[in-house]
Amino acid sequence: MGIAERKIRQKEEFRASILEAAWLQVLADGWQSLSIRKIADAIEYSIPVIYNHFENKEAILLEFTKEGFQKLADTLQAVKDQHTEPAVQLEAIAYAYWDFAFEHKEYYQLMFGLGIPACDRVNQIAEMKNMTGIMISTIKETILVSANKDADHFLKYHTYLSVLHGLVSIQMIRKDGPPTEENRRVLQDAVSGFIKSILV
Amino acid sequence: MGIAERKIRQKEEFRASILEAAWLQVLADGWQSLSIRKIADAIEYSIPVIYNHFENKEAILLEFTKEGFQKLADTLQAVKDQHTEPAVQLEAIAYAYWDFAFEHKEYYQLMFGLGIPACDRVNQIAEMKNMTGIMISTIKETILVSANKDADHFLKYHTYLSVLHGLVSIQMIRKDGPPTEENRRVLQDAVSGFIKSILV
DNA sequence: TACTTTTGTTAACACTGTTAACTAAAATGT
DNA sequence: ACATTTTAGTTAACAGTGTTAACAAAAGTA
Repeated sequence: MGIAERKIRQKEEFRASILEAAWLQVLADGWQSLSIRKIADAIEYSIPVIYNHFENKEAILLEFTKEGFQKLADTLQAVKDQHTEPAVQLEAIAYAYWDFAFEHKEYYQLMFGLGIPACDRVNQIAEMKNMTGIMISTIKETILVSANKDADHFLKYHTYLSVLHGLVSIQMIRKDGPPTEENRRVLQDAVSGFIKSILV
Repeated sequence: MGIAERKIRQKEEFRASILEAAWLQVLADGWQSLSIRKIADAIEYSIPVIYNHFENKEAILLEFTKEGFQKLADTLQAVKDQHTEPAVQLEAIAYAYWDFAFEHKEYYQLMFGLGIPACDRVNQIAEMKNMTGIMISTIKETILVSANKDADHFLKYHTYLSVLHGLVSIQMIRKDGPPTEENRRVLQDAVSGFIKSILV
């Protein structure tokens, strides 16, 4: 009964070729512009065959999301294993996480559902400067009353905004409803830690 | 020559009605499913009239993005004005930012290009647990060698991941190319601050 | 009233995801 | 080896999407 095995193997190969073609598309033009038709075109088959292997387009993207998380987990584990002291591991993991995100940008954006408003678009929203202006000035003023008055206010502002945005978006990804009391404690923890790090 | 003025006024009203119809759509089904046709349908005009007032769909979304940033700026300014001490202002702004994000979820998602992988989708990615597992265990171990051993490891993990994700996504929004040395300093600043907050 | 400009419409183009209906090939049972 | 069933792959369509060219109707101007 080698026929059945060959069929399974062929099906597996077919599935892999779909994923490969899809990934080339993602690398070329980003996952936003991935289309079933382009995949079908690349593998030189008609469109509906793809639906024999994946329920829908979402399932293909989900596959990459899984792949991405697995790759990231492997990377972090490897980095962790290079150190013994927990605090050092924590630091190394953080840097590895950062590096992974930019080395595998497409994976990362897919994993966390980042639409990414084009950089020129963002920079041309004058209204954004109204917000950042308030934050930066407050950071500056805080540094002025702090212990180390020569802290880099732009660096601190960037950290501040990043922390806030990270908290919000992770929270939004995690649950659909309104944030709980526990979520707010995470916010308090992060914010108080950040402010303390300025005031020293 | 009141005619020209009336025309301008009518044009402005028309524009506003487009935005209103669009916003109702966004509120109802999220900005992902906003369509020109639905807007045209809502205002009971044909499709191309919309293109007399907005260059394309992107321009409509950009309008809301601007609105969102302005609303947020106003909110933050108002909150800031309620306090005098900079550190307190910084804290209040952070909470106001958080509240704004969830009170105006649609604005926030638009402003920062959040695609938001559906919460059930995310929770069913087993591979994600491989990653979070590594982080959580390392956090636990770090707490064990820290000064206050009764810290909430889940809270700290949540903070840790949020900080990292925030740093990455703000960086990705800001620039298209690879991160610079300065970006890495922001990362270092945030990470070292976080680890210090665990070790006390 | 005749002419010009503005306003809005219809119809189409070029895409997208998805699926029903059908054909050709391969595997199976007799 | 032949008939039958199962599988693989096709074409063609449906229901959407953003966008635009060509045209008709209304409004303003001379």
